[in-house]
Amino acid sequence: MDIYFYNTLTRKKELFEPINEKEVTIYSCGPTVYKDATIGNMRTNIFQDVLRRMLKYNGYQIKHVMNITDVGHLVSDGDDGEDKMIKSAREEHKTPLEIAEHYTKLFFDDLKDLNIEIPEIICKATNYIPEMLEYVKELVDKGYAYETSTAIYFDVSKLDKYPVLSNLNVEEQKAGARVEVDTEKRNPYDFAVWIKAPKNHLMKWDSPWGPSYPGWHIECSAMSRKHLGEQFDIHTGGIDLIPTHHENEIAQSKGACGKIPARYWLHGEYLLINGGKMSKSLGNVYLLKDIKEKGYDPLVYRLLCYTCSYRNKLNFTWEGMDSASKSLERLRKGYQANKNGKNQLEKEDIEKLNELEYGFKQAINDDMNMPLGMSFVWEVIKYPKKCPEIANLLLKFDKVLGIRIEKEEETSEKLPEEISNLIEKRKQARNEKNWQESDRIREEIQQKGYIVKDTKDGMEVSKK
RNA sequence: GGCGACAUAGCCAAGUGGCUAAGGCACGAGUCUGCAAAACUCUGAUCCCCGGUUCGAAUCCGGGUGUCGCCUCCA
Repeated sequence: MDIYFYNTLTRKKELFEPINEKEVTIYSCGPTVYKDATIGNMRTNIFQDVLRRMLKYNGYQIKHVMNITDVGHLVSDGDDGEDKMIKSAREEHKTPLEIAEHYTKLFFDDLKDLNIEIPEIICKATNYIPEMLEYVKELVDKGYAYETSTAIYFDVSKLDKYPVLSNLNVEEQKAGARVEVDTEKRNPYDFAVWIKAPKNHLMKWDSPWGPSYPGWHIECSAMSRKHLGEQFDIHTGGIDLIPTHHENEIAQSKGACGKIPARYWLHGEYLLINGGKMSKSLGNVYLLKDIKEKGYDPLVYRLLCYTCSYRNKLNFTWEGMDSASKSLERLRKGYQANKNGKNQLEKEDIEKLNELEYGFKQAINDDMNMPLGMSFVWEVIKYPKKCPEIANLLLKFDKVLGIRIEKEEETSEKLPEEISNLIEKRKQARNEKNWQESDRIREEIQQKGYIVKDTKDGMEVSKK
């Protein structure tokens, strides 16, 4: 079945035609490990994971590279900008390496909680300094980069066309909106590919230009070329990377290799908090930790991300989380009902289910239309007949969804003695049809943090 | 100032020219149940406004209004 992607490069939905028929190559811009990853960052990781899973569902093998930026990402764009890693290190009284290790670990913990598959290749920027230096030398040799007293800059005027991804208006900007600090730069949009280290700079390497360190964009160009070659299939990232990071990656690649590195550029939209931007000053920066502390399964957040397309803004609210939480519960119950179901499927049932399966695949193949995909999942969940075959179909869907649909509710494992005693007492009262006493005990149990439900097979107790 | 996105039932949201405008959550009604919960069934919108194109528009074009984002680091 055909796959379509919305390509930022052409601003159109396009048929996906991989370079290699069997293996799809993907490069994703990973985290800069200088602070906690927010649920906004995680939305992008979820979108990238769905992309992987969808391609696998279609039978492709994946070679997915993700970088870990542990050097070179500056606090600001000016030549006096400080490296984010070093800033955090100073503030937390640690070495940049310790900072990187700490936040890298937390990042992978979050991926695990969200059931996000780890890309085949993870590369840390600091392990690829020689490749980056080689790349910079190529740019200088080919005349695309020049040296100033502070850095090696990429000369955007050497390209046939500079902004190719974004609609930056280079001419307008030249007119003066931006205050240029560095008078040695030839064009306002020139960016540093390599930066000369000031004295006492913590992270620096020897180079033909003395002790220095890489610019932010060069790492992705160097590492993607190393692992995936000069051109690969898909490049992903957050929407904010379009006008800076990705634009400049393309510039570098055109300079060094004469081509745009990826054929399809996919960008995830922002997560909003209560309708506005997530920002420290508003105090609405949420981490996955916050979601867990409120008692939600992290996969509730994953399911919430399926309520709208990755290309649209998603408004995060706790009300939305409650809604998704309820949905996840019902999906899992629906799976269990099928697993234990005893109905026989007739020919027409099988035809109908095949139709739903087809619809699901068509939806996810259409630029990962998860909201539409979920509507087919719900139709399967609510199918009048219940049987293990349907449960298997749901498991198949879950290969893409990644919401652990087979997970059972944590039932009465190890209830405190106090609670089990109350339950015994309640059972007795119920046998005697002493409803007043029964209700009173239910109330008492609830106050102690447990919920009791009476089913046909007896009492069901779960934590509040 | 420049660039861009979005506006569909109480909330979230799919749908980009034509069958009864998907789906989820919430609300309400009902079945079941001692009650409650769960589960199941039923119930709701003509698509921000105005004009145009068309046999036909939520969907295309023009003009409004509103919300938001980017242009500085950001997933």
